[in-house]
Amino acid sequence: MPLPQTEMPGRLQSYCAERGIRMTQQRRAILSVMETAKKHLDAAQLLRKAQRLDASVDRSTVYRTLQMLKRQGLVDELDLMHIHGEGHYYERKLNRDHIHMACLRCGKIMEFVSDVFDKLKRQVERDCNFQIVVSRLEIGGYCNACRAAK
Amino acid sequence: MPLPQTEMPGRLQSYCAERGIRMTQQRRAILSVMETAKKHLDAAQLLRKAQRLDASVDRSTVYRTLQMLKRQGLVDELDLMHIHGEGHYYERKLNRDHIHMACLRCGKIMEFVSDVFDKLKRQVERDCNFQIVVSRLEIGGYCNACRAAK
DNA sequence: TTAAGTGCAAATATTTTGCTGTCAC
DNA sequence: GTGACAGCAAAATATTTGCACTTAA
Repeated sequence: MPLPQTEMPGRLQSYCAERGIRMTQQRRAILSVMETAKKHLDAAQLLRKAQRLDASVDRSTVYRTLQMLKRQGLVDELDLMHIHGEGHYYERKLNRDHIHMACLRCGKIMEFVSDVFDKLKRQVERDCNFQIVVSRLEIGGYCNACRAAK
Repeated sequence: MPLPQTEMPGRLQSYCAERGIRMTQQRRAILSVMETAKKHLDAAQLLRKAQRLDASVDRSTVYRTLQMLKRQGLVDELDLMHIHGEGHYYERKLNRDHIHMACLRCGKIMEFVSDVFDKLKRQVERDCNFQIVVSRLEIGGYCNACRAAK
């Protein structure tokens, strides 16, 4: 039986509990949406989905919760090359960093894990005497299908 | 006598001329600021500096010119890990892509060129069948001085 | 009990757009 | 001359904040 590829739902809440972060009904709704999201969500989508679980959730609570999660290093903030406007997208941080590729034609988002990326980060830490906390590699271009269709 | 490390001022205007892009007094002011900028500028700073060269330059012209330069692949848009708010920073694209590192404590921005980065991009193109147009690697963390001071 | 969190409304910040007039080619 | 570009003002978008009330621990 294969291991699950992502962590089990509920882990974000466990992390918060471990770190002594107060848990409210609203935060539970927001974290639950983040846990189960199948794609990258922006703040407005996150708000809408969280309100389905708890209608009282307010826009500012979403932003405040996102700030908390970023500070805790539990979520990453992405631009996805601004393919759809100027907003940001959020995803829970998993064990291994990955690269995001956005197709400039069809808008598809792809992810890629690479040892070379890990190696590059180690090189930066060593050669620049820089302690990495968070990193983001985003690439815009054309996916296989769109490249052929052009 | 060492070669200059960046291209000579005026090159952005030459590129535009080569590509048949209409040159106005306002665009000349904006391009000139970008050419000679010593650090990464956001749209507001770019506007202020351009207005010193041509007081008539309007905010919307700055944004419209930036869009044109991005489309032409002549400038890159950066977040610098949102160290100072949600805006974007712009820099003219030089021959070789580089990584941006932002110190989360002192706000210093550092740049780094790496063969490993080039190799990673080639790997993405090959392994993902993805044709890269633009890429952006930004890293947040602690610079050498701030790491010691913490 | 009480510090932290929340909703609400308003403010702020950033970027875009419609329109009319101007200018580069 | 004319189509691309400009300024201006207003709208659209995205995020933050002040304040009084609520709630988790």
